[in-house]
Amino acid sequence: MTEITGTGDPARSLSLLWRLVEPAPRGRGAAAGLSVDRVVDAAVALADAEGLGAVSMRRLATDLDVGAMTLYTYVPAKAELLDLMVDSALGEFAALYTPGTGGWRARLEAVARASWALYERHPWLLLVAASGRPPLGPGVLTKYELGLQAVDGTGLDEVAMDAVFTLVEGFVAGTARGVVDQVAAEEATGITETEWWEATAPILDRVFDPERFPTVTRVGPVAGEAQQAAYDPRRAFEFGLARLLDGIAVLVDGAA
Amino acid sequence: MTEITGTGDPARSLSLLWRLVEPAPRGRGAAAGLSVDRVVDAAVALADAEGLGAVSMRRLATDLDVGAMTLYTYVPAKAELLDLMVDSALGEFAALYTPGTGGWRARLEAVARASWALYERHPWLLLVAASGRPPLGPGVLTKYELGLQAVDGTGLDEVAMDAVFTLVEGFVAGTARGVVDQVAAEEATGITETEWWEATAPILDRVFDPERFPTVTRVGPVAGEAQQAAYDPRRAFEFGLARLLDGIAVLVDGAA
DNA sequence: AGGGCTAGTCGTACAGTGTACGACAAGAAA
DNA sequence: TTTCTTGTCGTACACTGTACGACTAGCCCT
Repeated sequence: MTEITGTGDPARSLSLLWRLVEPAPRGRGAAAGLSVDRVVDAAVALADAEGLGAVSMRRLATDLDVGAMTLYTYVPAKAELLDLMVDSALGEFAALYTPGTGGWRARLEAVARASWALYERHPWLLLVAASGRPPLGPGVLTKYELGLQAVDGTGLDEVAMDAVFTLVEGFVAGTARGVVDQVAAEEATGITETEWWEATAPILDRVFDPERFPTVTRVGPVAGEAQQAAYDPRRAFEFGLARLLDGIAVLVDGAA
Repeated sequence: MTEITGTGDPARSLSLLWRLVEPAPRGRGAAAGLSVDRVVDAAVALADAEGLGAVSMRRLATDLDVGAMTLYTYVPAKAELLDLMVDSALGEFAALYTPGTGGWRARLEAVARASWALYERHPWLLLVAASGRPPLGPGVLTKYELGLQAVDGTGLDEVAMDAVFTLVEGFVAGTARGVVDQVAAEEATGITETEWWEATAPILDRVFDPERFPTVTRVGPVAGEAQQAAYDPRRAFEFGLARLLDGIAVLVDGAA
């Protein structure tokens, strides 16, 4: 499942993200201790523990000992809640990233690995469609800032700096998504990736025509055997990151 | 929204994908003309026209003038239907791809552009989580075959050939996903990307601390201005593809 | 021709979703 | 004490995938 964010009035969303209003609540009933932060923290904890699918308004309200509709006092809709969750989780990036003392390449690699670690901690981040209109809160901007710093001083202009960071970030997200999908598939079916591949490969062998797919016939089994699956995201991450950095090096240094 | 595929018994899925059984129906009632192909074609048409969100079993059944439960005669569950849709749509790849007469780089670029075109025709493909356990039907294998042929004869071993194709494919999918998310956001909010950016940028300007985000302060506005949005997927595609091919060239040719 | 069986059709029901609406009550202000 | 504001939350609506079981149309066999 993927959920949409970026609905709703931009001004409203931004003031929520930066906690501009936080109305210092006055008259209210039982659920005295509630606040935007408490709601968001509970939502993040729930998503971490049981996946994004478990984050329904009713369930979240139950976790907070509150009626479902009470949440709407603190958050205009679920889409905005997701924005807040994303920004909150991305705020952890700074703690996972240590730039080190190397050049831009070492820094950019560290950015990619920190991102990867972030997605391992909060896999549900990859199921929220944040591409188009990211929630421009403190967490998102912190990550963006550190990513840009990694490619600063390389002689690239501003537009290229942004493009390089976006490229690396997109690569990491896409590859990490592979892990999420595999875990989801394992949980949904009760069959591990290796078991699935072992069940699939022999049937597939008999079903398809080697003359129609000669290159697949040659390459597929070797690759499948090497990763014991149709796809190994961790391998793909290491391989892709090296290629990507080589390609960026051509742009930055004029050669690899 | 993202839907899960790869549920269900692999053997059953494969025989559906390759249409191994197609039981030559005997005794039945009103909906005589139905078949797996007709169901899948209708589902693809519906997803093309109104998005993956419109593809519910009830709606699809209505389009086919049939009761909702009738679909389960032809397809074990919605997950398998999605597998069939994906494989069917990916089968169009061959028609979009012309390898040309250049070297591996030109071929690989053509693969990437054909993939991009495929995702433009069937954006819902990007909302189906196919990463982990792809539906290994004729469509998927056709695309895989052509992709591998593009990097054949480069001296790369089988595992590397697979890794290169996967890397390019993942890049295209990730970037195309940006387009899908933007279109979805526009439809959900009624606000275009440019309008959203114009509403967001000035508020953001006032809300955040330039000393805390110095690099963002310098880069963000320039990049934002250049693309009239927080993110321009088409630009990202051209930029990223060039970097990626440069990086692969380092592996293949030993230099760019 | 008649009986039995198989296999395709599909109405109903269930547990779940986000959230609009309106009733209620608790505290602050008059 | 009365009035007003503001947070709480029960109910309802339209929607999802699909399990279950009733119904029936057509084929095969006698």
